[in-house]
Amino acid sequence: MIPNVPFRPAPATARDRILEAAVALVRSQGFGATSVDQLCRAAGVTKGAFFHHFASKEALGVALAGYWSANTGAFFAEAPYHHHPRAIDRVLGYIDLRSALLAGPPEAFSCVAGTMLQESFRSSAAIRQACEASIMGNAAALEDDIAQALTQAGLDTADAPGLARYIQVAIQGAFIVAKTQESEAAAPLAAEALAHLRRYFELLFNEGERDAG
Amino acid sequence: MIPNVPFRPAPATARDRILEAAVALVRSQGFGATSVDQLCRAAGVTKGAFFHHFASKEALGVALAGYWSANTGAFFAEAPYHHHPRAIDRVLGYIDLRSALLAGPPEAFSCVAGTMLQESFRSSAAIRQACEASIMGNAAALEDDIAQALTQAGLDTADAPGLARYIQVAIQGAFIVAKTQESEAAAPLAAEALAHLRRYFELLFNEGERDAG
DNA sequence: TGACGCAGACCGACCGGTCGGTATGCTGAC
DNA sequence: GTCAGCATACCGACCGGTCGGTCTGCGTCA
Repeated sequence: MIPNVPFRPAPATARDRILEAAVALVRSQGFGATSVDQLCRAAGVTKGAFFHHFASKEALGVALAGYWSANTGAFFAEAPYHHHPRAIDRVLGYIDLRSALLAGPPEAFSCVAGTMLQESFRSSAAIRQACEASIMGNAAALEDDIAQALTQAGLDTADAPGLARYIQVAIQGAFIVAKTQESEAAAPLAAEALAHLRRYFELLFNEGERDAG
Repeated sequence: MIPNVPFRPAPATARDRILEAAVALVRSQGFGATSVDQLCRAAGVTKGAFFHHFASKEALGVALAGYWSANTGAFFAEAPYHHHPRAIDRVLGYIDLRSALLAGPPEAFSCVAGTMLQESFRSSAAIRQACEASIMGNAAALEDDIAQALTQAGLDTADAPGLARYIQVAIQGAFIVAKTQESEAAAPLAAEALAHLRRYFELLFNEGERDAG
């Protein structure tokens, strides 16, 4: 989900270095399997520093979801697909951007929030809510464009939130299925899924235009 | 994924009791967060018994994926949707059955293989492969019906494996997004996603019939 | 200008407890 | 007798978290 942005600045503070290390480690091992000591080693920080910034490992998890949300949110907010004049093109542009980000092994493109959710949804309400905010925030950012596209296609706009959520469903599912593969084969498998997702939107909106004349 | 089958026999041997306990615990906590001691307690078995049947925790993970695969595979193989005369109805019947199984909290309907995959795909090749076999086995079971439906609709059959995988993608994604919610709201959110998946297949195959005359 | 006081950032040894895993012994069926 | 199927006691490593203390930078006031 976090792209290979060339100029993402090197994290300066210890807190940011910990969070950045957590992104990488949680993506490849999961939250539970990542120990605080491991996190400190990867961030080049002592255990004292860790617990100075985070009250507990769970608190780090909550902060990590927020950090992730803020980073990805900013990235997608600035992306050029917003400049398409037609709403449906903005929606398809989002899907295409997500496809373009699929490269390398799963830990390079998978979602931190989805990963944490999988193992923490029952054991930690705080982490679950933070991950919900991240995923549903991504969905919410698409709602306006989808609603406009539905209107322009003459379709019922009521389902815009559901369609936005379905995009996130397909993305999260693509990550999981990609993880069944060795590194090289993973990204294409995820891309295949997003191609079907794109086709769904094409069919849905062509259908609408046809019905509406 | 494992349904609430009324007459699933109570597991008799210690090995089966461990596997059955593992299904429940891994679903609600993940594989890494589930300890061997916890597993033994839940199964009413001692640690000696556990390591008598499984060489390591990782070996249990591999066996669990196989157990899961065999159970769910048998369930879907016997399901009545296979009796639909039209291939596309069998495909839609599968999706409807998956929707019907969505009830209760996420740990009651989510997928053991998908959950294990999320945290173990990098740390254990054996577990990854076992989970791949489970998920791709589910997909493979749909390929013939999808290929037949594509032929009957006059569409290119080349994409049948990809469509079968996409069904699994949507299901796995639905489980993750469902986990963002408190218990009661989880299942409807997953069902919403499968409704969109169904609509995709409807659109795809109506479109094909229209093009083919 | 400088020295004092303080606060936040950070250090790393250490704690109790839990982890996956092992060694060994018992028990009943064949 | 032997061997699968367990039980129990135990191991060392590692876990999340604590704690007393150090270092650095900054506002303040003489």
